[in-house]
Amino acid sequence: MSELAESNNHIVQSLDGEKKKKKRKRKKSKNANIPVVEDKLEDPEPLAQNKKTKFDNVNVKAEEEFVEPSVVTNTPLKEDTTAEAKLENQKVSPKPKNQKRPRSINKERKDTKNVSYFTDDEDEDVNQEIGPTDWKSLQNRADKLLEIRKTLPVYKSKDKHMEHLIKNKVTVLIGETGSGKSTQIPQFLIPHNKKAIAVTQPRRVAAINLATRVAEEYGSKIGDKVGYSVRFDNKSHKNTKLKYLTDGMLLRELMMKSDLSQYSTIIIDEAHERTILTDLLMGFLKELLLKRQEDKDFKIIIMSATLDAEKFSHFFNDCEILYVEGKMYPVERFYLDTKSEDIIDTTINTVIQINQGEEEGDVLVFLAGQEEIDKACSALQMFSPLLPKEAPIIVPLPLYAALPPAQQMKVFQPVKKNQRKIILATNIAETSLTVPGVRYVIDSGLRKVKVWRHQLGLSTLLTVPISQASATQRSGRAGRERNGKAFRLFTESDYHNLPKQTEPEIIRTDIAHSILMLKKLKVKDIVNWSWIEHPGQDSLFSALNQLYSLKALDDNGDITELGEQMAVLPVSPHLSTVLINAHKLNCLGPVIDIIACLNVENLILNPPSDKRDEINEKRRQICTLGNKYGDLLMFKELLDYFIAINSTGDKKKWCKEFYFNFRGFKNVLQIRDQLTQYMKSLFGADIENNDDDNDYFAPSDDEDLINESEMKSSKRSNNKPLGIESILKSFLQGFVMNSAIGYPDRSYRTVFSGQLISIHPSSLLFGKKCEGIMYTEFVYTTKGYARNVSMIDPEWLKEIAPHILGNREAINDN
DNA sequence: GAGCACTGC
Repeated sequence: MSELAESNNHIVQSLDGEKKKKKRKRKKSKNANIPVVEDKLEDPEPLAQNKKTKFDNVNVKAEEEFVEPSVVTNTPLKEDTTAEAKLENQKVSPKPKNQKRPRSINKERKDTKNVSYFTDDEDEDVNQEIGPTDWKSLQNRADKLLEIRKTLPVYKSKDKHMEHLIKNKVTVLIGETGSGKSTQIPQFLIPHNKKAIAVTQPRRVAAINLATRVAEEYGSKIGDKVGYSVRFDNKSHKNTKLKYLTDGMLLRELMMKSDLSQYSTIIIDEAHERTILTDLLMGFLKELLLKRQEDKDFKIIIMSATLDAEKFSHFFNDCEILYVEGKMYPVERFYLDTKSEDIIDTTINTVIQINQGEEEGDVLVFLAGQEEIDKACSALQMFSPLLPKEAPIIVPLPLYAALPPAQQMKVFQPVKKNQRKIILATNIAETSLTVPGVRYVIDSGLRKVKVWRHQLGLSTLLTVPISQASATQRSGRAGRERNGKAFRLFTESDYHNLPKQTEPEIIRTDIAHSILMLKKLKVKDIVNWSWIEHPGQDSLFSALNQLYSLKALDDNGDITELGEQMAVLPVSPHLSTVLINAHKLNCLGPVIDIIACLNVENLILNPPSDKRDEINEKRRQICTLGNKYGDLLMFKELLDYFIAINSTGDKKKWCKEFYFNFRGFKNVLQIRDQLTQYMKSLFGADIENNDDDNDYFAPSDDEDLINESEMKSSKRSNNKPLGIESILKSFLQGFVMNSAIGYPDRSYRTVFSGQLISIHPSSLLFGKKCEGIMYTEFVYTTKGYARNVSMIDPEWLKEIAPHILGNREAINDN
């Protein structure tokens, strides 16, 4: 994301915050809570001070992280190890000896974790359109902005760059953070393009913010000459000259109109992030170059922030590379002299040292996951009152995606003058969110990553070291507003042993969906396609196999009619199989509901530990079907409840009571509508609106699974009973490979590999004995856990999967 | 009797 985009991001966000504040004021601020741990403080036993921080014994090296803005180079950022600096040996005081970390910390963490969920009002759709709308004031505003634009590095080299860009069909443009490349270059290009310009972004917010900013600069109303297009939100029309869109959106346009002839220039921004969709787009663009060879106006620009330019250039037939300098303040880097034994202790010590030894400025800490963040957060809260009075008061703030938006917003709100924000974040703060005011970065050097094991057909969640590029990016977060410092919680030699670049996503994820897209786009030879990064034979064959068993591909590996339909649907191939089968089995309505829920992350939140049993029990009570048939039916029941509640206020209250995510449910409704539309377009007029009285609730032929009282309970919002068996069978069509047979000792073994698995404790079926189960997700952490589990009748497998099920013994075995 | 990083259509 470019500097401007991000600063605009702040503007929008803080405006958003202002609106919220006002709204809250109007409501007489019913929520004056700040999650603090109070009780246990008389007997503090401050932790972390027992161990010496590795910085204590100094010998810490500092280096200049960033090249001076005036230096433009095509070699990797130089590491100037000559500039050695000593980190002042800050004494932490009071410093009791031999004190162990109190055992209560873990408990405390749980208790404070969700304290302020739902306390802030979650606004209804906030209209982000800001500023004037009449032509004259638009123009005035644009004129003012022009003065600022002229100070951007990229503006100064405008003519030189434009000459290259116009002359060449493909250009790789490297721009450091703050160069303004994402906002300026597309604008410069407008007069030189007969048709529209597309600029892709990996993230929705980035696309929206960039478009909003550029529209202002251009003196256009958003959605007119400058617009954007992201899922559920399109502010563009056929005369839009410059369109920012997510890379997923452009791929979708590619699938609908395969030569993208509506655009004369296509810009791929943030290419260095190497998301799976960006990589696919680059592959297609390379093919498009051949297809549109005669089209003199057609141009491609690849924009990237780091210096992996050669790879992109080489991929596009050694095209020219342009460099734009950035606007970045220097950041001093510090390393440990010995490895950290306990990353949380080291983190806390470092925070304290910064707090007592460094000038004002907030601290951003990068940790691997929620667990570490919550631990560190409550530890900091716990002895923050014990710190010397002269030092600023620390305000620890967690930041991760699973946190409700209201709580995430807290990192953007200013604190009092004598306070210092300590933001403890996951990777979300590396690219997705920019926190203003950060001057110090503490980097654990770790991140969590989901890795797909195609040999095993399952994913694992691992904590792994970051790359050098990632470390640079994290450190850079300290130098956005003025000089900063980055404290790396690893040694300098560790740093040099890190991989240079983060592994592209396509290497480590399940690519079945991508392969289906390629097939839909008529790619014959998948193995020799124009991959910028080849995912590897094994991964390809695993994906082809999956698609074959879902009947999306035929014996020749060609896409089937079913496959064509699946490719259009905006869900995984497994789930599109389910959708299409649900249509056949006449239970599409409830299946769409369930799939919409499955596609929203963090719909069901974890209650704090002291309320866990109580909340779980309450949830069980309202999910009678879920209790019996499993988590898929639970989603249907919950959504019915949510819809049936009349007022928004009551919906929110209900969500709060059960620890559900209100915004999540709203998102579910959007996805539900979209899926209904797609199914309508695929299968014609017989698909009715998903909203109310529809026909999908007709019972299937054999409903022996369901007794009368359940029939009654499932009628809640409809006149006809749910076809539970049909629903479950539809899902089984997509997830046959994820089925397991129950054994008398309550263990489960998968039908196809015989592997021992467990039902995740978050499932309603946890601890229950079922003859057979299926699940939509499997993650290996401490052991193999199935999530989103539903019961099945093992007999169904014979009916549904004879083509995969070689022998029946596997089933009859138990 | 556990605990999942981040995106996207």
